[in-house]
Amino acid sequence: MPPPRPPPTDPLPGLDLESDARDRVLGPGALLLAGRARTQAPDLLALVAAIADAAPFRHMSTAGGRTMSVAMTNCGALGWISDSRGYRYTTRDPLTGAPWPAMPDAFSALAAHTAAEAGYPGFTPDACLINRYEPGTRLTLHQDRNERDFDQPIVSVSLGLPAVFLWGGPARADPVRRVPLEHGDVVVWGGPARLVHHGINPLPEGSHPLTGRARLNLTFRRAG
DNA sequence: GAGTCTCA
DNA sequence: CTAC
Repeated sequence: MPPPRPPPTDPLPGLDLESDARDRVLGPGALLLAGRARTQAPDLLALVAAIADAAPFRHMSTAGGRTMSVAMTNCGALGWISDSRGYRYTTRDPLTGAPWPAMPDAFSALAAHTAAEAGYPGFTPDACLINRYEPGTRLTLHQDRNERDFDQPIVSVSLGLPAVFLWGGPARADPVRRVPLEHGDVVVWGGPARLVHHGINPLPEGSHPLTGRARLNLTFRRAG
């Protein structure tokens, strides 16, 4: 039996340690940075609430006339939307006609910092898609390919209820790994992993002290 | 499978 | 062919 190790202490209150036992390489160009957004989570969630006041969560429809189970909104100069005409980025919220709410400094700073930690310095996102999952909500395997420059990475922040992240490959039929994601986890992928297929399994029932019966995901991209 | 878009 |  190995001797028990004392629990780690946080020498920098207000900052998340830049290493965690659950850190993991998902593949070339793709990293799970476990817990990196945990201490900022309450602030991030308050900002999400303010954004949703101006640009409400809504269930977008797909080109095939279906309704997505994920509720979405955006902040930043560009917002990702889906409607009967397909997927694209817009400068305005089609629901209100107003520009998407500005991206809070805390959002862009977190995205830039975690991207740099993952090996993508100088990331300046202009789009933040905010996805709200409730029990039963899922996102089928897909690629993020509506952006102009695939040299820029993607940063994904998980808040609230845990979920199983599906991590596939460049081809739709490639084998899929199941990666548990928890509150505060950040996944960064780019370079050779930029067009990897990914998704989220149906969210199990549950409750989280900060979000209730919900998981919120922030996806940062350079779209334009 | 239906409905939509691809491809400037 | 598919962020249904």
